[in-house]
Amino acid sequence: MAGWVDDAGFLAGLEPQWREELRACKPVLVPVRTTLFRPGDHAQSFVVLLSGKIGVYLTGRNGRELLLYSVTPGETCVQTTLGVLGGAPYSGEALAETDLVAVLVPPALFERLMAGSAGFRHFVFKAFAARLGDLMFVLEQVAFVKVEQRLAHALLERAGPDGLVSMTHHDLAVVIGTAREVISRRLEAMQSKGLIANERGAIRILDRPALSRMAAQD
Amino acid sequence: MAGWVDDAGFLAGLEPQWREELRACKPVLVPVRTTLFRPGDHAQSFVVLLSGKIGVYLTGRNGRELLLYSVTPGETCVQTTLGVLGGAPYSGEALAETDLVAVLVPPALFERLMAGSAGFRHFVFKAFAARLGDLMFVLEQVAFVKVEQRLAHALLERAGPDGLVSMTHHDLAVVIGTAREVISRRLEAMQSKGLIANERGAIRILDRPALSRMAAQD
DNA sequence: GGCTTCACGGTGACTAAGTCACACGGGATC
DNA sequence: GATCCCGTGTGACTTAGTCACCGTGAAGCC
Repeated sequence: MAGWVDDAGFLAGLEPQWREELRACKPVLVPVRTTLFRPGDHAQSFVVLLSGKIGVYLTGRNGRELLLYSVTPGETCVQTTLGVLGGAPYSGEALAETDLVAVLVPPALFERLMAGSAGFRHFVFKAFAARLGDLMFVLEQVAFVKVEQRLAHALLERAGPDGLVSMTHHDLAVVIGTAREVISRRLEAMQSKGLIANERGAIRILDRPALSRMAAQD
Repeated sequence: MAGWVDDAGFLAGLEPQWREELRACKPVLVPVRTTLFRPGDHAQSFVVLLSGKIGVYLTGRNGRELLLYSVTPGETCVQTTLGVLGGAPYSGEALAETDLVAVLVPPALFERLMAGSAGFRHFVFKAFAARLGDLMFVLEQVAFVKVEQRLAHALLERAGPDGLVSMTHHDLAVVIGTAREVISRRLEAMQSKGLIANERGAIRILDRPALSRMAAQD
């Protein structure tokens, strides 16, 4: 009598007896654009995302925002985990980018899983490792890499097969951690070089190879 | 028959039987200025620092460096831990700022501790939480805060009771994540305002309150 | 249809930060 | 005393971020 389906396969590494117990946890539905956590919030449960996408952002006092990482199905939101365990407050802001389905693991079960399941421990640690890696990457980009390169990278990463990137300049500015005007000017420069075409609310990539070169520049 | 003394008190939260087992691990001595890990290195042991100080840095391709965090006695180097567990490679660079004494916990014992000791698990998670917090802080500073404020903050943080900060401009640049010239110019500006006095290899703080105001600026 | 409203984006002018090249001087070393 | 190197100062230039303001297209409202 499974409570939910593990499409993302995060139960795979778990011992059978624990698998059953986890399946008994009720999944939760969250509508798009819900703010899941704000800075200073204190999480009560360990969360595993089953479907949808969560964006975690950092906001500066000047109002500028920066995307720290995204949580995708089969992953957990580390900061929540830290809240459950260490009592550290939440410093980022989590936003439901789509409708979500998630499993909430209550602290008591979480403790028992950590104590009893090597598979679960590895899952949790891999999640930590991945997030720490994400943060290091963002930090390196923000601290050392030029806007033009980051922008080229971001565009390529988010382009559909037709080369369309459905994001506003403001969206891109948040992903990269800069100001909207800077993005506008960079995109205009790229357009005048024939690399992309600007449309309202979207950018179309015309010359992938050239953009890749720009992104990889040493 | 204790193998070493737990000055930093990190054994405090551990169950007695595990305490003994940990004490049996041989401490290791590392001389100052040793590079402990480079990007891509793969750690074999879980490390707990008993005395000394480790600095963990990120290096950009342009050669600029950025201090991510420091490891002090009683703490562990998270990235090492991740290496032991998740197999994630090391992306920062760790340098012994002083002579070190550290305990190396072999993977097998680490696994047994994680499985058997709630106290140990909490120690590990608190370490993770602290590091993640450190990284978030640095990220926020680098992404959103002006150099002048960061510099004022860094100076206050590192000043002795006499107001002396024994660091070169280059050192400060690494701490803040900017270029040496930028630091030189900022310090000169601060000096001309009477906030500090520049000396060779050091800065003397003359007006703490004013510097605090500068650091706190909204 | 005509009107309002608002998100999206363009622009100029200015400040802050980063880069590059090079110059100066004090200590240490030989 | 000559040399070397580290720490620092400086000018000129590029890139990025900020502020204020404008135009325009799209959605909604009357």
